[in-house]
Amino acid sequence: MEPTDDDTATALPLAIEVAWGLRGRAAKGPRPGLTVAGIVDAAVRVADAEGLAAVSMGRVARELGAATMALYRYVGAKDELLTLMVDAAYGAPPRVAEPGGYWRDGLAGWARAERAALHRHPWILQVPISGPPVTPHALAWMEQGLRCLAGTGLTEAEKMSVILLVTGYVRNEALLGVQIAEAARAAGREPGQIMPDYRRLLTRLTDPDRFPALHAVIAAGVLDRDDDPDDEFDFGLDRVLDGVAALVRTRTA
Amino acid sequence: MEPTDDDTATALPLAIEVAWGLRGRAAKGPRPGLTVAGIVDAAVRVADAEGLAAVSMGRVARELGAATMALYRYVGAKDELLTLMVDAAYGAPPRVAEPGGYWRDGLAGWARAERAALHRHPWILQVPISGPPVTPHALAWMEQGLRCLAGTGLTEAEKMSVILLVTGYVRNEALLGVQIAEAARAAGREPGQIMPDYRRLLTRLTDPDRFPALHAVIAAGVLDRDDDPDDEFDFGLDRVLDGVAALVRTRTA
DNA sequence: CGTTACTGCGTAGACGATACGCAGAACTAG
DNA sequence: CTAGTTCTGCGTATCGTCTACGCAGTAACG
Repeated sequence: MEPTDDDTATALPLAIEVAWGLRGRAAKGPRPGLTVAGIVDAAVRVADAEGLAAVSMGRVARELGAATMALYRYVGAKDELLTLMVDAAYGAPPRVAEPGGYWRDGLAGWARAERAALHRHPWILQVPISGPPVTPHALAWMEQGLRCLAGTGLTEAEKMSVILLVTGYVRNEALLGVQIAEAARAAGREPGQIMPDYRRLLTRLTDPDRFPALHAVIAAGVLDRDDDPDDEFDFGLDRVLDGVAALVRTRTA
Repeated sequence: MEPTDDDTATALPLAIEVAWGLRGRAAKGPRPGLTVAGIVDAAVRVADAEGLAAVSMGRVARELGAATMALYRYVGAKDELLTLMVDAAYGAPPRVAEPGGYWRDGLAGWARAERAALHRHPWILQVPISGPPVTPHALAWMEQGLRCLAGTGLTEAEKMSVILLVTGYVRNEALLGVQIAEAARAAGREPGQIMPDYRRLLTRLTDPDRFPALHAVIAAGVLDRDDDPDDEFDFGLDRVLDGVAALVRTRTA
C-alpha cells in the first residue's frame, strides 16, 4: 500500500526516529552490537581529530571495530549520520533564558554558546545542508532562543525571524574564522601570519585605481595583523542586537 | 631551491592566476584546445542544471567533449575549479555605490544583488569553504560594498566588519531558502506545502511542556504557510541595517 | 631541421557509497 | 524442547570519483 500524504510528510529517517526515542529494541533477533549513539560518537571523534573529509563509513566502522556495512543497519545513509553528528556536536543548549531576564543578555549568551560549539567542532560548518532542523538538540536550541524573546512584545513570527537572524550571524562569523584557519593550515603557517600574507596577496592582485576602497582598508592597516576574534564577534553581535533592539522599541512603545 | 616565505605566502593556484590574467599563452607547444573560462562555464552549466553533486571532473569533461584528464592541464585540482565556479556565478558586482548616495540604499542594493546571484546559482552555498576571497569578482564585490560606506565616518576596520556582516546575513538567508527548497525536492512536494508538513512534524516530535516557546510559534500559525521570502529577507535586512545605522550615528555625532 | 616546451589524454590505482543477500542468533509459539 | 520468525553482522560486488604518471604528438624557436 502506498504511504499516504500524511505519512510521507512526517516520515523521518530511521536513525533520527531513534534519536527521538521513538523506536525501541526489536522484540526478536540477535542483540544489536552497535548503537546509533555509539556510531555517531565515533564519527564525531573522527571528525574532531581528522576533519570531516576523513569521515567515511569505512573509517567510522574501523573506529568501532565493525565492518563497513554493519553501520547501514543503524543509519540509512551517510546524510543521516551527518545530521546526527551535527546534533551531537551541538549538544544540549545552555539555559540562558531566565524568566524575567533581559532579552538582550539572554540572546547574547545564546549566541556565544553557539559560537563556542562551532569552535569546538568546526566541521559542523562543512556539513552540507539537508533541510530544516528536526533533531532533538537542534530544536532545543531553537526553543531556548525563542524563550529569550518572551517579554519583548514581538510577534511570534518576528521572534522566529530574530532567532534565525542571530544564529545566521553566529554561523557566518564562525565560518570566516574557519576559513582563515583553513587557509593557514593549507599554507602551513601559524594562524597569526595569515592576515599579513593575505594583505600582500591583495596588494599584488588589485590595482589601487580600480580597487580604491579596498586599498584604503589595506592602507589603514586593517589587514596587518589578525584581529582578536572575540572582539570581532562582539562587534557584529552588538550591531545585530542593536537592530533587534530598534524593533523591540517600536513594539514596546 | 626552496620557495621563500614570500613566494608561498602569495602563491596562487594556476587557474586563479589565469583568471587574473597573470598568465599568457605559452610561447611554445601546441595550441591549447580548452580554456579555463570554458571549463568553468561548462561546470557552472552542469551545476545549474543538475546540482553541484553532478559536477565531477569526468562530467565536466564530457560536457566539453574532452577527456577527464585533459582538464588537469588547466586546473590543478577540483577545489580550484569550484572556487572559479563560484566566482563566475557571482559575476561582476552591480554598481550600487553612487558617489554621494545614501549609504543605506547602496548597501541594501548590494545585498539584494548578492541575494539574486545566490538564487540564480543556489549551489554556491554548497561549495566547501577554502579560504578568504582571492578571485577577481569576489574582490570586486567587496570593493563595491566598501564604497557604499564611504561617507559614513566609520573606520576602515568597521567598514570591513559591516560588509562581512551584511554578506553573512545574505548568505544565511539564502541558505535557509535553499534548505527549504531542498527539503521540498527530497519529499517530492510543492514548495508551498513544506511549511505545513514541517509544522505537523514538529507537533509530533515536540512535547508542548518541554517546548513551550516553539509551540507558541506553532499555535500562532507562523508555520501554516510559507512566508513571502522577499518579505522575510527585507525584514532581516532592515534589522541588520538598523544596527549599522546605530553605529553610523555614533560616528557622525 | 633539430630542440624544446607544452599539449591531449590513456592507463591505472586508491578510495568511497551502498545494493544485495546469506548465515546464524535470539526470541516466541506451541 | 523445537520450529519458525525475525532480526543482525557483514562479505561480495558494482559503480563512481579524484588524480598521479607518463607517453606520444605538435608548434614554435634557433
